[in-house]
Amino acid sequence: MAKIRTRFAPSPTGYMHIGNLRTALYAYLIAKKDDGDFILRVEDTDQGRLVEGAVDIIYETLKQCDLNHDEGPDVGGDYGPYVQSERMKEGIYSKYAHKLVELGKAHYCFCKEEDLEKQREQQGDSFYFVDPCKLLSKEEIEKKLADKEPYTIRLNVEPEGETSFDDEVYGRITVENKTLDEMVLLKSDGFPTYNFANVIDDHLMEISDVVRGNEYLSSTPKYNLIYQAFGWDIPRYIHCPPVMKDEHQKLSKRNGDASFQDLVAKGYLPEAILNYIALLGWAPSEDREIYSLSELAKAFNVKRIGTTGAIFDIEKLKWMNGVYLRNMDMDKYYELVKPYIYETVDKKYDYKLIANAIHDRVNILSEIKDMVSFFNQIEDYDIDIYNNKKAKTDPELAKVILPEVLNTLSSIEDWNNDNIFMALASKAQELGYKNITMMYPMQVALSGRSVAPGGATAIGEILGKDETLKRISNAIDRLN
RNA sequence: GGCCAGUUGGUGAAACGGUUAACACAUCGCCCUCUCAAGGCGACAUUCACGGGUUCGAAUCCCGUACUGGUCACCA
Repeated sequence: MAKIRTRFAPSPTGYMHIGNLRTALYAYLIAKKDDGDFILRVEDTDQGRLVEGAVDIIYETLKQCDLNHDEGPDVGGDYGPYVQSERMKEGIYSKYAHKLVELGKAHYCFCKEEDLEKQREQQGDSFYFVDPCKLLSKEEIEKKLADKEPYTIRLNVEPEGETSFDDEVYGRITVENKTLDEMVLLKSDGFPTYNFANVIDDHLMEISDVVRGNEYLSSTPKYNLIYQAFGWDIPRYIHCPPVMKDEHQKLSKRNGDASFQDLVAKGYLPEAILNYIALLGWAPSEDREIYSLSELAKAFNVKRIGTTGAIFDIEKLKWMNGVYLRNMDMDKYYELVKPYIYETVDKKYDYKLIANAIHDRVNILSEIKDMVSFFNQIEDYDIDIYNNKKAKTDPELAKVILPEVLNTLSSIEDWNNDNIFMALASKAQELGYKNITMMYPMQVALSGRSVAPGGATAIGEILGKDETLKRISNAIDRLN
């Protein structure tokens, strides 16, 4: 079997959408599963829609995701992406388009855009373009060319018969040729259309598996007509179902939906995002959901790509991101979390202890800020929060408990979590309280919150003896 | 409107003619517990868009209907 070669062929018209990224991921996985090549090709044949910096975003995103391409023009020792506007300078597309005219498989079209629009308006829904230029005589064509009349090159389509192909995901698709229009191959500005450049480059780059969104499903027969006109082999097609925002709409930047960059900025890990979106439209054969990129490549199977749009569920991504955070090597976790902690917390506090306290609680990095802000400073709170059903505490009882806590703690020499806990636990026993009855008021006194990470004693350890005693005395003052 | 495709719980989904219709997220309980989490356990689709058919047997095969999406550009 020939080497598997896939490509990701985005057009640089904005940000990297989750749907795009998933297509890139699938293309990458399909190649890597069989030790194939993954190629990045930027399709910028529409000069009007170019967006500054878009290529960089695509490039950086793939890099962050570790979706590295295997070849491309040399860029300072690194592989850059193939760029169609660069390739166009070599005249590749124009050459092939004209060759098709020579072969009698395409023709010059001198129609003006306004004419087409007028025709379209008049015919409305039933518009079907029949190109008058197809009837032009050789002499007329020669003359128009000599007069430098602007032209496009259109594919010839015979309206008889039907064209079909087998998609790896959707199965056999058949359409009648009369529903296919004679699409433009080369635009009047000399640029190829996306469709045409796509076919030419896929062939030239020996792409074996074309992976793309299912919006191309209905135009694929037209692509095949081009392959056939040249007598080229048709690649395998893998059309992917869309990633949806809700039942009706796809995810898109236009709607202000989160892009990959947005998610990263919110504290989602690239690995988790990749893992999650892999599961949107594809299901592993084993009962498992957490996969590293290389594990995905091993487990991936085109046959298990689904055909229906999958709704992007941020809640599940959140959960999965939390799993990644919890399973991560602790040193890596500490480094990752450190800046988020020190964003609000004074450096005199040990970030590792804080990181431990929030370890099982963080799902996305951006949650950390609020979670730990009380270490630095207690926000204003209502003494009502001393009311706790489980601890059976209320402000009145706290007034009694807190001085006991203060007393117990002040005699601790070696200040650490274990010692604090043991001292308090034995005091609780002595006084006939459950542990929680001592701990909960302490937690409120130290954090000003009914819910705080780590537990009262861990918070105490982090704050240090002085600050702990100070906060408890303050709390007592507040209650009186 | 023509053409192409899709339709399993709130969400992602499994199942490839015979299962109590997996599993995961979310939700709700319970347990654990120094709060919250995390973790453990359990509940959660009499039903697979609907209507016919084929079959001893259908979520799975066939036909029709409905709904949803895609596509019909010198956009990609």
